Amino acid sequence: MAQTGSETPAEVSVGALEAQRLSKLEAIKSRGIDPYPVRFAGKQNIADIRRESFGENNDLTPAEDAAHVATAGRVVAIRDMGKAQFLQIQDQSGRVQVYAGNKTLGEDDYFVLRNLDLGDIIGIKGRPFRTKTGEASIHADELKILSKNLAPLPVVKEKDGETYDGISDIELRYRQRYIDLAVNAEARATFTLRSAILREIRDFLHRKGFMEVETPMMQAIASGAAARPFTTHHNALDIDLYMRIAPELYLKRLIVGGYEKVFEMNRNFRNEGISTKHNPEFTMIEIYQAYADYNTMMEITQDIFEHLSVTLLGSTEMPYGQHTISLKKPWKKIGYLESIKEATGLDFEKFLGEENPSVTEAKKMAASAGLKAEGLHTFWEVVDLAFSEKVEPNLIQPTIVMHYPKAISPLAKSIPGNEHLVERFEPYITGREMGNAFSELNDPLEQERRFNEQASQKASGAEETMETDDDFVTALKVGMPPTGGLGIGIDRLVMLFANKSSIKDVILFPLLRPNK
RNA sequence: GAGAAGCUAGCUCAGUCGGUAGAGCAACUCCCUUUUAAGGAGUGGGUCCCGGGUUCGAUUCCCGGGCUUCUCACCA
Repeated sequence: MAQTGSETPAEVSVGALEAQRLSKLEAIKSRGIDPYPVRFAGKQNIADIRRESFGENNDLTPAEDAAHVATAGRVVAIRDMGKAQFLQIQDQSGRVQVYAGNKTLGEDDYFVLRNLDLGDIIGIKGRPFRTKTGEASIHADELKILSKNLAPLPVVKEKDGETYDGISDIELRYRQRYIDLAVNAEARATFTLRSAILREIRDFLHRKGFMEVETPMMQAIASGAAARPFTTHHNALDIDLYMRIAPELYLKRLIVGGYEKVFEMNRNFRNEGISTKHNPEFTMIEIYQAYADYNTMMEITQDIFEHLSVTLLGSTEMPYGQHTISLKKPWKKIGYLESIKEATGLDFEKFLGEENPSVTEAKKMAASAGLKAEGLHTFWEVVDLAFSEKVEPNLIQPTIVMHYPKAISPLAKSIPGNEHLVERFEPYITGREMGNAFSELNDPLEQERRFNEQASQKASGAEETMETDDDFVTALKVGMPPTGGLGIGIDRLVMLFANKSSIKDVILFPLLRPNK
């Protein structure tokens, strides 16, 4: 590392606690012990030791001459009894108590014990045994410092499942997730679950013969969705690029190329507001299957949710906030306009035949239902307002909302014999949109017309429309088989399974404004 | 972008009707070799988010700023 010009006055800003630990660090060093050794050999998982030495149900007592074990982890509790101490150490698999004193430790190891702090990472070897009070423990005859803790961690004490102190500062949990993870078992469980969800989804699709692919995240045209993109710049080519808002148009190019079952699960980027449901970068899965349609995608959607709940939670019923969600299929299905009519009495269906349905008329209707639509520019924005205000929040149990107006679905195929509605659906759970799917439009000339319509909607004031991608139209001219496509927001899915109300609780490092 | 709330010891929080502040845990010293929210005795620890203003005096009141959270707006 290069030195930065001025000498950083590290000592000046070091707090008292850190200074104390630095002096312990010095003491360890000056005794010739490396506080950051290169390795610790033979570490066993704490959970494995517990299972092997103390039994599946913690009902075995190791023999006096039981084989010694070795493990390592962070010191999360110290109970000092004088010349011996009880420690609790934690690794990824769990916690175990360690009993260590001068009778069994060598002089150097005992010195380390005397200079131990909460948060230090140690490696131990010793004999598994049970204490008088029955606690599964390891009687250490070796204790090595593996990493000295200089920035003290919050202390979490627990009894009978109740937690004392700990850390609850939300900002600190997001900014310094490593502390959150080190200290809060709940946080570790959430992200372990997230990882398991990703694995199970991939596994599920691979078993069904899907192929995972990667398409560009930097794109010259940000299309496939209606959203504001981030811009970036490539120096050598001297061109501006967009971070993708969706992989959709590239995945369909692969169907054109002849792959029949593909999916991509990765990040999208949208330059929009941040909320409990929105993070600027978020994870989405998009799935495409040739010779299939939106009905196929409905099955896949329900199967994925059911598979995840059965595999990971052992049940199709799950708690979410005040609710109990049942993911068992078949889910309820309802038409988009029908759902609005049901909830508000407003019938927008009769406008479907009109070339240019009147915004003014729509606003009048919206106002009669108590909706504030003043700022909106197009007819369909008003309709969507009615849906998101009056219908969406009440879709707690899994619901498939289907048959959207063509005007707001530029990539979806029309229902045969219906000029105005498309074969599209969105699954809703807990009042949140979880995905979006349709029978993919594969008529290149029709696609071109739809792109043009989007452009003219933009000209007439719509905030968000889809960009035209001419090469994608060319791809469709080469010929794409009838295809079903599906997108699912992974972060929101994880929120459901982890019972979290903020998207930041399921993203390891959510975007925050930099401090200072 | 707007409104509301919050920001005090390493952590969780109290408090000061304006007189530079406290608890528990953590830390430090000492006692204790089967404890477990270990226990006992003692000690230290603060830019009260930042900057101005009013005032003899501001952590407290006023103004401005920062960051976070919630709601709204934006947004599939």
